[in-house]
Amino acid sequence: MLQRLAVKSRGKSNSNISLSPNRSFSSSSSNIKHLKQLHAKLIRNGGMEDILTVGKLIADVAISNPLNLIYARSIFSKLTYPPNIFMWNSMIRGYAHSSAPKEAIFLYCEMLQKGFLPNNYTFPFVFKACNQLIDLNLGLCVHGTIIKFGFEDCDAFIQTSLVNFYASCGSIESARLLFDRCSQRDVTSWNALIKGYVRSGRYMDVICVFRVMQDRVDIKVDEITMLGVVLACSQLGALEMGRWVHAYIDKNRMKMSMNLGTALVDMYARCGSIDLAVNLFKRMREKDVRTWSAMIGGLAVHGLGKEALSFVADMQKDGIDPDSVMFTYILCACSHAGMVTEGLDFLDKMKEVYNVEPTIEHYGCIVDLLGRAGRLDEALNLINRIPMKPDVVVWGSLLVACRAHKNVEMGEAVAKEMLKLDPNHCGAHVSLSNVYASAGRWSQVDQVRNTMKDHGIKKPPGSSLIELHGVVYEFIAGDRSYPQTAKINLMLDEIARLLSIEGHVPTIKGISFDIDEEEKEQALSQHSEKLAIAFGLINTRQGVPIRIVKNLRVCEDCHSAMKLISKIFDRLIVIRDRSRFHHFKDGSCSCRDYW
DNA sequence: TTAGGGTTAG
Repeated sequence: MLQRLAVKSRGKSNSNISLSPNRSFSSSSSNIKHLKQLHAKLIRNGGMEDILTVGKLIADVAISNPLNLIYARSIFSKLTYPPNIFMWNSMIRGYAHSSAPKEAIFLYCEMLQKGFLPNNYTFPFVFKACNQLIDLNLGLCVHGTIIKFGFEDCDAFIQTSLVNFYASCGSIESARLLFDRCSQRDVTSWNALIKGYVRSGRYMDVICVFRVMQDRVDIKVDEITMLGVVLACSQLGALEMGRWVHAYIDKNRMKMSMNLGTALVDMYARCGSIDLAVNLFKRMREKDVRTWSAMIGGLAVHGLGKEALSFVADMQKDGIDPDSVMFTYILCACSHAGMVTEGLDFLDKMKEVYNVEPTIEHYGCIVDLLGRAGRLDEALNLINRIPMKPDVVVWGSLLVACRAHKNVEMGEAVAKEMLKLDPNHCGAHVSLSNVYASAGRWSQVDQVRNTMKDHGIKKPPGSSLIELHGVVYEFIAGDRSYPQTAKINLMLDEIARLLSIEGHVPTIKGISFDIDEEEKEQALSQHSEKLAIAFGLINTRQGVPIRIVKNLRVCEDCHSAMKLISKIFDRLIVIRDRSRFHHFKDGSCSCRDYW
């Protein structure tokens, strides 16, 4: 009956409304108007007694728009007969997708309390809510109910929901266990597993899972699989693998959606090949603010500030205005390129022209911008003036600037501010110790080190990734379990010899510990990027660029050494560190020693 | 006798 009414009404009003579950909700305001008319007719015609029709009405109202949930709830609670499971599920589903996912859980509990039995449709909706709430204990209880009602082994949707739930909560081992136990796995189950590995930062595992998927004749990878794989490549900085994945997408004639294109642009930029990123970006026909952001953010971290701003102008010509995230990239572009005036100008225009309220992240970029330019007092003034409580990140930007511009007093004060906010902040402890070390105040260095020891605060080890023939190798500072140990050590000696001929003196002041000079030099030569560059030089042909991804900022000594290595060995060396890219060529770096 | 799981930034 409802279907008939809908068709009739569509003819009359010429609106794009149907009661099909997969309809578009773009016209939700006219949609709800139409549903209300149907409701009125049902009341007038006695149709409210028809449980199937009313069920469809509740479902359609509940999923039309979260704002209509109150209306759906009122129909649901005023029924003159007990709701059926379809109605319960529809209400749970509506709340699970809304900004009040807890309501979905309350309804689910109420349903059980009143003696209604869930069915296989109920649980995916309940897990949707659990995912939103990121509540592991709650999910565990629901999982218990699934076992109790005997649904765990019989439904692919429930199994995927479970994998996805544990993956979303960061319990990747549980997700993997459940995935392995799934009786039915389709591409969505595999994608849930991939998402879990992405969520846990286990990017190598993403690539492994993808390789297994490729060998399975019963699984056809899709766009969502590729989004996870491309993201993994970009995090690993694995350009060769990323290019192969791009070719795979083309070869298999997979649809190059805007999302996938954006992910590839981002991947090329993050893998250090800004040229390939620009090339693909220019070939993309459809672009949204995220696509532009990937491109502009990429240019920013490569230090190409002028080019980034030129793309911003092009974007605006295309009718897209910068949003809040884009402004962080714009300010970051200005910061990395030393464009202080332009950056400050954008901060002013953000609110006045574009109506985007500056957030703590934007102010953090400005502190960085001023700090890098050596305008430390202005940066400090800004922190004291911003309309929100400065966080450790904002103070951290100033601390880095204090170190770079050798302002010991301010550095000490800033590190102390950070430790007030987060007494266990490792970076603040290390920086404070470095500040004291650079001033030769060893007793205070010891004091900081003892505090760190007492509180169990450890500096995360430096780690560098390098890709060779499609395989990613990881080097960790001081870890001697890397491949080709003997060869690498020989190469490190050779590098040290050639560097010293070129007049390189190791910059040992970055090391805070009160150890003798020789040991300091030894510690520097064991930095992860040094191990990776030695590995790269041994295993690649003359002239091939070497790309390295580092988890921390590159230190001063490694930076000056890399410049000379690029000259001595005539190689382009591209290093992505925690804050930007460094392209070392012919003895200089693209960051112009400004990082 | 209706519907369900995997996709978006700093």
